[in-house]
Amino acid sequence: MAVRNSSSSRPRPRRATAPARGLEPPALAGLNPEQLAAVTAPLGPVLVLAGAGSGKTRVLTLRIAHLVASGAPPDSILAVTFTNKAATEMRERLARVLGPDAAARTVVGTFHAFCLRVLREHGAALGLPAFTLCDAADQLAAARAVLRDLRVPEQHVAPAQLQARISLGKNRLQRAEDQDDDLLRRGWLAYDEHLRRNRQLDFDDLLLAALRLLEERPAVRRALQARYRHVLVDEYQDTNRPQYEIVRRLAEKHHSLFVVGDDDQAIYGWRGADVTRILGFAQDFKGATTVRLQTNYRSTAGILEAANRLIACNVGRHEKTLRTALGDGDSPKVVPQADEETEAAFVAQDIAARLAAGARPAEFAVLLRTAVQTRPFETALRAAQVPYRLVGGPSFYDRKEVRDVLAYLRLLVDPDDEAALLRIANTPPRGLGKASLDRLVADATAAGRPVAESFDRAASVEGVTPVAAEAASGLRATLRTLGARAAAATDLVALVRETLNAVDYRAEIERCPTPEERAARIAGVNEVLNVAENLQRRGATSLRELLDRLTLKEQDDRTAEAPGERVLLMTLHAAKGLEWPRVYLVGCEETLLPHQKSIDTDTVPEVRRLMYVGITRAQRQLTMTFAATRSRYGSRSPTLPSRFLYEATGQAPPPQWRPAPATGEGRGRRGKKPPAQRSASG
DNA sequence: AACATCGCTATTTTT
DNA sequence: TAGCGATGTT
Repeated sequence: MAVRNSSSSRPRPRRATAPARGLEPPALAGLNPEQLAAVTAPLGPVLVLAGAGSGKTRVLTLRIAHLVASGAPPDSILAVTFTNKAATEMRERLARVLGPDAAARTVVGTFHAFCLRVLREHGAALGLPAFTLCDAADQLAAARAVLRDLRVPEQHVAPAQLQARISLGKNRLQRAEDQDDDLLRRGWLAYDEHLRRNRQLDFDDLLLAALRLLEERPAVRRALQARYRHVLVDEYQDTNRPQYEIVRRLAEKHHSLFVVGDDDQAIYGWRGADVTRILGFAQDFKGATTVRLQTNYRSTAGILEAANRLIACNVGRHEKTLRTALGDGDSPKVVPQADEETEAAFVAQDIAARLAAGARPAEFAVLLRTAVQTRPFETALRAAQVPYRLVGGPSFYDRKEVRDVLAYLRLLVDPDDEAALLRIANTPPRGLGKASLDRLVADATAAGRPVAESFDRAASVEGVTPVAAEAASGLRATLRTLGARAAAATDLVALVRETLNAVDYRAEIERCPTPEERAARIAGVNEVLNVAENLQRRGATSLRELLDRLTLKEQDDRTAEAPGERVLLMTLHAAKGLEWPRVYLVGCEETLLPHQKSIDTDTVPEVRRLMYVGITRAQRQLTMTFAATRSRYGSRSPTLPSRFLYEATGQAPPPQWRPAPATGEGRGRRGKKPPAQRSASG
């Protein structure tokens, strides 16, 4: 991707310190004393409080190298991250430091990938012999089915909302039975039952099942503790309860636990991450060493000053103050604008002017609070002829054809997979329409058997047309044949091709009305083949493994692909871990940043951290903007500058922050206190 | 099965 | 305002 991560490209701290015993001098040379202390901390629990831009990935990598140099076998090392991207980067860096062979023996992956690995190996001990992964779309489908079965009008509870609440509950290690909310309790129980019937685990279940294994199966626990003697965790502030418990169990035998994180960058509380884990590390793990990395190699002094000021407004944190290793640089700028259109136009023109002066597009990022803010920016950037790319949005894996192909493959591994079967039952059209399909599902539900079995006996199910019955049983026969072949397949890519031919997926593509759409679908299918080939090269040997890795999106290159020279446009959440020379932090208004929802739910400190993350993305230019009026939900209302602007600059709002809006409304507030909240939603 | 229309809602999102 | 899903129309 266009953005390089952390310390790879920035000046190294100058002073070399004495090399630690066991690790080659060149590796440790160039670490500053804080980093060196972290890397060479005594074996045992270590908490590294890594401020933004302080070189944490480097420390993590060198710690592993240090362990290996001190005699730890590489395969005794487990490093967990939150995203595939972080895992990939860690693997690459490890290969450079340890050499490819030793690096390949370490286990580096996301929490979910690690848990899946453990479950595939030891799941039988829990009576979990075979399962497929339930991805986001399946989760939603399950929630929808549950609401339908409970006969709850969807107007009252959106499937997505039920799913989110179940997920949050699981991520807080709560139990369905204990939920006070009647609908949530019943919905959650039914959801779990739905998944169980389909032998699926959702992403959250992966963590929970792995934890159960560790807690309830001592033999497995001992085996895992012996295998993974050294545990390292990245982004520790983002761990949720199940993840924390897994780590604790793994490390409780040997106490070699090295966690790196920054409580000031904890921005995922709303999905179950629990900052108290990083705050309480020293109490949780006796004899822990704590190291603070406060030297920042990313941003100039003025930017860090704003960041430090802002975050100091939060209480109950591990206090840290970032010091720049670079020069003074320019102060961050605050630019008021009349409305979201002029805000976007200002940013686009400012970027265009700097491009004209020699800057490159990839030096810039525009960071927003919400996805709906993107539109005016897209329009303005296009008008100013600035090349940009919107990061985020739907993934490659959300595309219809990709999901279709994956559904077929899942059926080869598990012919009873209901979600997959229903998805492709009439894709391409085989005369198995909605009415007949409903009958088959009803028949299965009534008889308490898998829908797949009703497909087999479709001819005797009442209300199913002969054509549909023939289609249903024919489909099953085709899948059986393919499944038998899949079990023995060595060339996975060939198997995928063969499957698509056998089910005539081409017919589905031909249904697209426009040639462009057809081409896009074909490209999507080809991309699946590419990814499959890639994964096969990287060691996927069975169709099941291929599917696992596809579902965990190990190859999602939405951000990795097509770097190019483009200004990036993304949400603040998506910007975490990235950096650019020039950053625009837009929409800095009360009720947007912080969002009204955050104000209502008393989670402003978390948004302050989000703002902090945004500020600390900037290397040498930071421009914060706000609009005096903003159109939301179809009506325009006056806004107030974000309290974070006052906090970061330490100033009362200067007069120039009070632009006279065209309407004459929305006079800025003077005074040094954060402005009173006003609802902008009308 | 494809398309129009109504009514409702409206942060952040990885695996 | 716009996008989604459910419902109604062709």
